[in-house]
Amino acid sequence: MSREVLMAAAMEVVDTNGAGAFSMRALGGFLDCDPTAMYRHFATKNALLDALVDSVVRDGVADLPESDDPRADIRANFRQLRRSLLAHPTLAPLVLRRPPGVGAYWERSDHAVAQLHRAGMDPADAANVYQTLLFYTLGHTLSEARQLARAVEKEGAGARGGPVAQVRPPAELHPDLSDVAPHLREDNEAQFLAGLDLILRDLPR
Amino acid sequence: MSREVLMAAAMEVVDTNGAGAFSMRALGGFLDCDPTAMYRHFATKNALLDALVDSVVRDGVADLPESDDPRADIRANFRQLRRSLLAHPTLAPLVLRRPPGVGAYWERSDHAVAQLHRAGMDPADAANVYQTLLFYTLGHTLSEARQLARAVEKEGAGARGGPVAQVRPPAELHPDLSDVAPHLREDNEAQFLAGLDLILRDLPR
DNA sequence: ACCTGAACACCGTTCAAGT
DNA sequence: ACCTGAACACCGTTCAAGT
Repeated sequence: MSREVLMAAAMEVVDTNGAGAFSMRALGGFLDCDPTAMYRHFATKNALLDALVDSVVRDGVADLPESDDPRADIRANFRQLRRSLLAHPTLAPLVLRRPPGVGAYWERSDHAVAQLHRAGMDPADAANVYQTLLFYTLGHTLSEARQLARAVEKEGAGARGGPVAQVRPPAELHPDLSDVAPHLREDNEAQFLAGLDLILRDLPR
Repeated sequence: MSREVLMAAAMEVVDTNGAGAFSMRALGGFLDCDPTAMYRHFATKNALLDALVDSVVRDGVADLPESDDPRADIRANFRQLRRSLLAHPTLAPLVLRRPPGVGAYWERSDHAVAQLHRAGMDPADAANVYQTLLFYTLGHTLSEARQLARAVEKEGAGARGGPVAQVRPPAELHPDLSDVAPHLREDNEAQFLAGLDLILRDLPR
């Protein structure tokens, strides 16, 4: 049994039953082998999960565009990170286990920073814009993933979650929030992109 | 045994041993009572953890300033959310279990949105700026908390973590990222505030 | 009315034993 | 060289039994 088929099987178990229900015993059952056989390839269950997370973070980086529009290329980068994470909603929160400076982020980070540079931004500003984009994307996407994950765990794989930032406070107590609530978009992707554009608002050129 | 002392004890166990080591049996041992006694007050271990998380999210909202500088007040709001979460680094990632529209966020959200309104921003823009600030803060703070938590689990309570976005890629492979890496601040709070200011950059007035 | 603790159905991981 | 499976030290939660 190769490391690759083991990871593929683990991802399948995670996606169908949820990361919470993933266990070495469950994986052993899925692969018809002893639960302890996996320790040949991964020192620990967490090491296996880290490898799965890294593969998701790296997913699709080879296809990132380098057009003549740096802003569009950056948008594509983070939009695709969001989509890769949402493809595995119960696994997504585990990205926090991987520091954002780890190898799995390098290509993606280099692409984003290169576009900021190309748009004429100096390194200090580029660093700030980059970190803001990254952490905003993680915060938004992980919040969305948790809601999706709840739906998956209840209704099984392929369920749809609701809007990520829906707020229904009592209007008497929280008037300002109530005014704004209707503008928190139903469409999570549109809301997400609006935040990216806000951060990229005055990108040079 | 009241619900309050139970939560206080649970928080103490979480902070000293890490949320990963928290269990009903550990809490029972700490309180010198049967591990199943807690089920009188909380239906489930997760319900107990959710209550802890809500108390952290609500922490300090009563003290949020309303000065004559809306931008400073908003900064104070999210800076304080960051600090409350970092005070319990191993618990912090569990905020993702609470949708950001839940009651624990209401006062805090209302305060932030009120300041945006006060600064002359229309509701649609305020909604976008608010959600961007919130998810950026969550992403940045949870990433930082994870590193702190790793240090706590290794060295015990009170340990210090390193910079949240430290990146050391091989310069030949990732030249742009390497240019920018030195500008990713050592000081996590300064880096965090720089991102807030970026998002709030052209707040009216 | 409240607490107890045995019991059930699980965990991750180790390691001696097999092939 | 690789897999197996018994065993260890844990889990969350339920429920009959105690007080």
